[in-house]
Amino acid sequence: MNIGNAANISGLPTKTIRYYEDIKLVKPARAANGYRDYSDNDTNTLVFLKRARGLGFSIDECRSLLSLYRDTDRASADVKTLAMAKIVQIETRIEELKGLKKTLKNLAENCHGDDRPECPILEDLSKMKS
Amino acid sequence: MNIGNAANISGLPTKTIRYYEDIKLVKPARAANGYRDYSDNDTNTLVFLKRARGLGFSIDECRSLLSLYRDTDRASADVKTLAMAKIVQIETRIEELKGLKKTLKNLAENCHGDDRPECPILEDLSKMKS
DNA sequence: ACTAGCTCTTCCAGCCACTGGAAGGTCAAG
DNA sequence: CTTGACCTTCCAGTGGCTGGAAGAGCTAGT
Repeated sequence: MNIGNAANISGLPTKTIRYYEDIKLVKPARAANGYRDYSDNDTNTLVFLKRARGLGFSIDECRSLLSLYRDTDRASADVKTLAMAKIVQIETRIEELKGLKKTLKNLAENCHGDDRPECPILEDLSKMKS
Repeated sequence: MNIGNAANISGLPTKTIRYYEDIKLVKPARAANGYRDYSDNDTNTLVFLKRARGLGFSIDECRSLLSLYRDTDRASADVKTLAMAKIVQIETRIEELKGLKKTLKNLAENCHGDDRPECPILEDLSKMKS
């Protein structure tokens, strides 16, 4: 199967797929004409990567997940550990964003938002506290 | 004022401050010895940038904010517009992250997390839906 | 057989927002 | 007069792609 096909199936752009080969996440065979030839196994890997990246796992985390995926002797606990850590990361990020939103909202609410130049948002941004 | 001093005041690393000069966000004078010389105005700009970046504004957005900041004829509405847009962005991102967290949590909850290899997280990751 | 237009190949460069490090100049204290 | 902190420039790397150029191969229609 050619790269375009693998791209359709996985939903990843060809550029990304070649990049994943570059960084050794997928190792497709080559046809006689030099074209990459993706096996079902390869496309499974690509689908896996697409999903895992979409869930916010970094490339390095994907590498770990992939090796766990391929290792039939792995413990499911190992995978769970990774997933739970990622959940914590996501929660942290959500809290951070909530804080930012709150701050921005406060600022925006105190800004009359008209033609006058006075603007508490800008005033606040140029102050050092926090 | 030397760059180290400006770094202390603004809380930005010297590397970042030099980078900000590179991309023309700050334009400090130079002393006779070639050292950068930051005026109060410059350090204000740095503090401003530190805050705005911390609030999630991109460099380009910071550029807009800075020009609004410097333009005493600006309308506060312009700044408010930027702030509100950023709030929407943040909200969108929070919702995305919540979705991810939910998915991951579902997966993790169905994973027994022991020594056995069966793992619904990996099984799901290799499936194409969604 | 020829041609148009698509897909494939490699390679190099750029994105964002820094960050690290090398190699060297300058300055203040002891 | 040396040590060591600070400053300078420049080049390279981070993550995770993405774009584009130049060229080869493949497919469909005439």
